[in-house]
Order: sequence, then C-alpha cells, then structure tokens
Amino acid sequence: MVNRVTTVDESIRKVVERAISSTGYLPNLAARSLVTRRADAIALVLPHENRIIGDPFFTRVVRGVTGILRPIGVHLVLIMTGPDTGDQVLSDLRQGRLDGVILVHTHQTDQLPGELLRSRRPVVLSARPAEPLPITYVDVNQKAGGAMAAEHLVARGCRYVATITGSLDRPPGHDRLTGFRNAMATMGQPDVVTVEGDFTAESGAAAMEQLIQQYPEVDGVFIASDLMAQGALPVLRKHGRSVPDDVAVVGFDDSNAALNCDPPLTTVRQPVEDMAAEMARQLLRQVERSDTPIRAVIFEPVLVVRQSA
Amino acid sequence: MVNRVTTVDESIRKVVERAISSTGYLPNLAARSLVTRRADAIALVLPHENRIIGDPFFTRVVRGVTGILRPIGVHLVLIMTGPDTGDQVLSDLRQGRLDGVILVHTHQTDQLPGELLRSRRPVVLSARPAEPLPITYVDVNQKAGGAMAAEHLVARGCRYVATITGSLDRPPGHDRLTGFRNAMATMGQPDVVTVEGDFTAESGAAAMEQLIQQYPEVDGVFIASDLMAQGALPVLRKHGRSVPDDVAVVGFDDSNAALNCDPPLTTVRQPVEDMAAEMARQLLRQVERSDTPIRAVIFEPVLVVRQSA
DNA sequence: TTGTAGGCGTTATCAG
DNA sequence: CTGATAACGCCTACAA
Repeated sequence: MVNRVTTVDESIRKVVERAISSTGYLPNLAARSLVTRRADAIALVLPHENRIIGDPFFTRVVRGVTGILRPIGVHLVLIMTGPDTGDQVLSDLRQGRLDGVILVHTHQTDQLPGELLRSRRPVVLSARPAEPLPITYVDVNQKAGGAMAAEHLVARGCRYVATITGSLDRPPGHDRLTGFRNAMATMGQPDVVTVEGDFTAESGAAAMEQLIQQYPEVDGVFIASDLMAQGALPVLRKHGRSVPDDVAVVGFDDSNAALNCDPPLTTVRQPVEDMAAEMARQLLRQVERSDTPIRAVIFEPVLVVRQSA
Repeated sequence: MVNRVTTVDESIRKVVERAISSTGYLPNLAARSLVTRRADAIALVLPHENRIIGDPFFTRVVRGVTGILRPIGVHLVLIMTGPDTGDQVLSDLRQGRLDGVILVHTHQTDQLPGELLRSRRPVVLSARPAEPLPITYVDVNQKAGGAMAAEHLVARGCRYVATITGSLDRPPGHDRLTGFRNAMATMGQPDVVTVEGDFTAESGAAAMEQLIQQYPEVDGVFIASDLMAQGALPVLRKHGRSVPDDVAVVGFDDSNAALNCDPPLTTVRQPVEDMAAEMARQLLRQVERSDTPIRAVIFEPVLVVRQSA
C-alpha cells in the first residue's frame, strides 16, 4: 500500500500519506529486495588501466548511464577489473546484489562476457565483441567514422595521406582502419601508409615519429584516437611541421583531449552519452524480462571540424 | 554456520564446505542485509561538472577507494551531483541501501555535508570544508605544496615570479596561494603577481594571456593545477616564450595532464590514492561504530621535477 | 554440539 | 475493496 495501489479510498490514503511524510518513513529496501528479487543496482565494469577511467570518454559513459538509472532509483556500482573481478561480479549477481552488468571496453581475452552469458545474466557490451558472441552490444559505426576522416582529408586536398591506428587486435582499432582504407581506395588511393599505435598518447607520439621518418612527404593523417593525436601533435611541431598547413590531422572520439590539443582537433565524434544511455536501457530491459532478444545497436558518428584539418 | 563458527567438528565442516563449493551456493545478501542492517555499499559523490570525473584525479580516487573496499566486498556506488542528489542520498542512507558517503570536491554551497552530519550518517570529505564543520576529512597539505613550488622556482634562479591560482573561494585554491605567497615572502619577494583561474584548462590559457600582458618580464610561474598549466603552455609558446628557458612552470596535482604537457610538467604531487584509501578507511570506521571521533588526516605533497622547471 | 523457533520489513496471495 | 497471513533467506537465541 506504500506503493502505488489504486484500490484504496482517497480519504484513508491521505491520512496514511500524511503520517508517512510526518514520520519520515521510508521502506527498507533490503526487505523489499528480499521478496522482489531485485537489487536495483547494476554494475559498470571497466578495465583497470589508468587511462580508461581517467579518460573523458568514461565521464560521458557515466553521464549517459546515470541519466537513465537515476530517475528510476537504480544504483550504479563501479567496478574496475582486477584478477578476480569475474568471480566477484558473478557472485554479486547470484547473491542478488546486482541485477546486471555493463561491460565497457572489455578485452577480447576476458572470459567474463562468456561466463555471464552462460549464467544467463543481463549483460551489455560497449562495443562489438572480438569473437562473435550471442550478446547484446551498443557500438558506433566505426567504419563509417574512418571513412568520414578519409573523405575530409581528401576533400581538403591532402595528397599524401597516412594513418595511425589503434590496437588492431581490438575491434574499434580494426574497424576504423578498415573504414578508412576502404574509403581511400574508393577515392583512388588504395595504398595508405599505416603505423599501429595502442590508443595511448605515448604510442601516438612514437607512431608519429616513425611515420615522419618513413613517409616525410605526408600531408594528412587520420589518427584513430584523440589521445594518440594529442601525443602526436608535439612530435609534428618538433619536426617543424605546422598543423594543419603542412600536415592536416583528424582524430577520433571528440574527447576533451581534442579541445586541449594545439591546435584544437578536427575529429570524429561518437555520441557516447546516447550510446551509454542505450546500454542502460538495453540492460534494464533484460533485467525486466530475461527472454529479451539479443540486439546490436549502432550509432552514427559525426565529423566535428576544428582547426587541425 | 555458513559464517565462521568455531563450534563445529572439523569433519562435518569439511563435508559442508565441499557441498557448498560443489553446489555453488551463495548466501542471499538482501536477506543478510535485512538482519545485519548493513548494505555493504558506500557512495562516492562527485560534482557533476564535465571535468571532475574525466579528470585523471578521479581515476586515482577510485583506485584508492576500491583498494580498500573490494577486498571486504563493499560496493562503490557512483553518484554525480544533480538537483536532487541530496535527498536521494539521504533516503538511500535511511532505506539502508547505503552505509555511508564520501563527498569528493563538494562545493561550499552544498548543504549535503551539513545534512548528513545532522542525520548522523557516516561521511568523509575529500578536502577541508570551506566553513568549519565538525566533519571528518582527508586533505593534502596545500600550503606546503605551494611553498615547495615557490622554493623550486627561486632555487632555479627565477627572479620574476608569478602565479596563476585556482578558484580562490575554494579551500585548495586559497591555501595553495597562501602557502606560495608566504614562502615567497620568506625568501624576500613579498609581492607576487597573481592571476586567478578556476582550475580549468581554458581558464589557465586566459590567465596566462593576461599575465603576459601585465607582467612581460615573468620568468617563473606557479600554476595551481596541471590542467590549467596544460592550457597555459600553448599560450606561452604562442608568445614565443620557451619553457623552461624563458619561463619556468610548476604545476600542481601530478595528473596525467602533467605528462601530456609539452614539455612534461614539473609539479606538486598529491598522494591521491593514499588519500582516497584513507577516506575509505575513515568511512568504514564510522560505519562500524557511530561514535568514531571526527578527524582531519593531512598528507604531505611531493615535488616531482620534470622538464618545465 | 546440534536443532528449532522467531523475527528482520516487505510483497503477494487468498479469503472474507 | 479490505484485512490477515504466508513466504523471501538469513541470523540469533535458546532448547534439547
């Protein structure tokens, strides 16, 4: 009756409600949880590496997820992966402390997705799993993003285009390169110089160093993350190349790093908040009914033009 | 008996434990919570602004707190402040969904600390409250940090020293300046040019612009956060000043921003992980026994010398 | 040492 | 439409 039941006299309801608000009564959620079998809490699981959680990307994920969870009073439990995270999460799920899990940037070596799947718990991934799994995920159209970068560089007149990729063993790194290459090929430049980074600023700097040695005539670079671009720009400057006049640079993500770059970075923006909100929605749907069909929701990226290209 | 009871035969205990592990039995925590009156969850409350949670500082807080919480199975619930966060948190506390709260970078206008205090719930702040409150907090010795910056700049021979401060209406901003000024005065330079920023990269850039106009002979600057320094460095370059030869720069925080700077930033490091761990410990102590005395735990900063000064 | 009953605060069910 | 009662799963006490 504390909950919304329609079958009550208005008069008596008023009285009770007055009593409630005067007493400051609040239902004990542990007791409720005991019978409803809902924890009203979901976990956001992140790789433990320094960068990810300090990455502005993460802020946006939290904001998007919170936007959905907060209004319905569901808690967001933050979990950084560690040696025994898998067991931890699994038992939290079984113990009824967690209703489901959002896995962000999980590595392909992780067994967690598979285990969660096997135990038939609500799960959503933040990107296409490396190996095909019957699992719901939300992603940005990575290939389209890579293609947008290619088209922008060519359109602004770059003739010697190269790319610094992310980790190629991870789907986003792989797909961005594929999209970029395909688009370049379509525009008559099938052979693009490629250097592999690992999404970090340091790797971006190293890759740019290598790129300049190997391909000094370069006049346009697609760098598969803003963070790598942030590392790469000082290297260009060090070598006396001005951006965008000597070399045009397009990043990926539109993180704060893009704004902190000098010059501000032209980049491919992912609608991270929207994607995160969708992850939350998909997860809640699974919590609601366990027979929810598996889905892949793909968002379209947008090119944000600033000064680097 | 599932818990540690000593009054049991070794033999039978073995049997039961085998059964437990083979069945994969796990106690339902909602039920346990119902009787123990513990949620085994605490909240980390952060200001909602873009920057804080995307700030590497935040990563370190999470890592420190998680280090304490994880081993004892306590959940970390992430809450970004919003219009009604206060009520939300308070009712979560009352409903027994939360055992306590860590307030990070709370603004002085927030009424939450006072309310929590009044309802006698476990709370810990991440810094000295603006107005004196009988509340437990963990902080770095901000003044000592400011003084270290001053001493380093003077020691390396800077004669025209200035500072870009953080928000002066916030204790850290205020205290860093005080410590810096006092130390400069002690070393015979009582009048230091001061420009106020607000801890953001943009404000750092604007402040540096203003500083160069107003005090062109400047050859050493203490910038009260790495993020502001990151914004300020391109401005120095734009004006043809090389760092550290023309102008030496010392930051504060030792966030990743310090490493992403060009050149890498000499900065005052806060032991954020340790501080966060201490916050968790203090909070758990309060959860354990509500008569835990109020404490202020102060950590000492360390100067990290890189290339900017 | 082991077994049993009662209660924690809700929700859900089933007569009245 | 209302009111009583049985779970929910665990812990604590008290008996056996």
